[in-house]
Amino acid sequence: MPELPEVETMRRGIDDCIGCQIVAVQRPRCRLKPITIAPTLPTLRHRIVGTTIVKTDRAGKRVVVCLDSDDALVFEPRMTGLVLVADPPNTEHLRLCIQLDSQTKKSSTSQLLYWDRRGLGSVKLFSAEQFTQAFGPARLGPDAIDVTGKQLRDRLESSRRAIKVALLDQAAVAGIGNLYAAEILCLAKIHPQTACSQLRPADWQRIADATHSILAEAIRYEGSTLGDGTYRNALNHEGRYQNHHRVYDRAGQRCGICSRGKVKRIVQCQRSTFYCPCCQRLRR
DNA sequence: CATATGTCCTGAGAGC
DNA sequence: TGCTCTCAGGACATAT
Repeated sequence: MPELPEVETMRRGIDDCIGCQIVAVQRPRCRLKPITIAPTLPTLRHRIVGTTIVKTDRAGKRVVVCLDSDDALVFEPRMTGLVLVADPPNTEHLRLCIQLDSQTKKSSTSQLLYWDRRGLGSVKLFSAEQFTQAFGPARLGPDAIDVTGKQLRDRLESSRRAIKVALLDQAAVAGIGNLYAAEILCLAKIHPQTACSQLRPADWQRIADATHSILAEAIRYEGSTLGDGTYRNALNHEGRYQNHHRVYDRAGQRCGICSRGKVKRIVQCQRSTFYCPCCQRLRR
């Protein structure tokens, strides 16, 4: 489930790799179905071994490693992927090992790993041109971390979708997933089933404000490690934001904001939505 | 065109 | 105990 805060935490955690040269790439043998690696492993190896990492970045929910060849290595964790510089949770689900030359820079880091329990994620190499194509404004909306109320309104106000569903649309706004959509709408005091077309300008502003507030707070706590314990930062440490959720995964418990309402769970687009019936009233 | 549904994948947990 | 079934939800393909 890594969303913006988890992916941003992983990105920051691999910043020590900047300045390091890639010396080898290996795919550990694995009884599981292999993850998507593109282009093929030999081609990937040929194109990145010998290059140096010059920058890390984030494209929505993807970790981007920029190389001095102008190619970008993009890690897409989807549900259970992790980008690590420390030992992984286990070796069974280790999917790709990138060996770094730690002598190129004084740093303890000597490897960059991709680990993925369910294997829905991928590691892909993009040329600068391909990268622009794949993650340009047509594919990815403004980053949620600094999206404005006006941007949200312009992109979504004519939509008939429920606001919770619309916030998951990465072309509208990038980085929000199921967990943070629930937390954002709770803080903004908007019912998740409200149609976008029914929201007023002040509502869009409140959603933008709540988005900045929730995401900044979640990054401060290094993301949310849920019950399955999968998510870890780049050093294989758990996030702590799960202890501060107001509604997510808290059905039947008291709302973290008003502490009067009991959190309800509903289903929208086959995904769980959590909200407080007291804070988040449906307007008609 | 916008919106909705199906698909991929693994492991945990429920139920019998 | 050990089997089968359901569920979790990222992004994308396909259907309505």
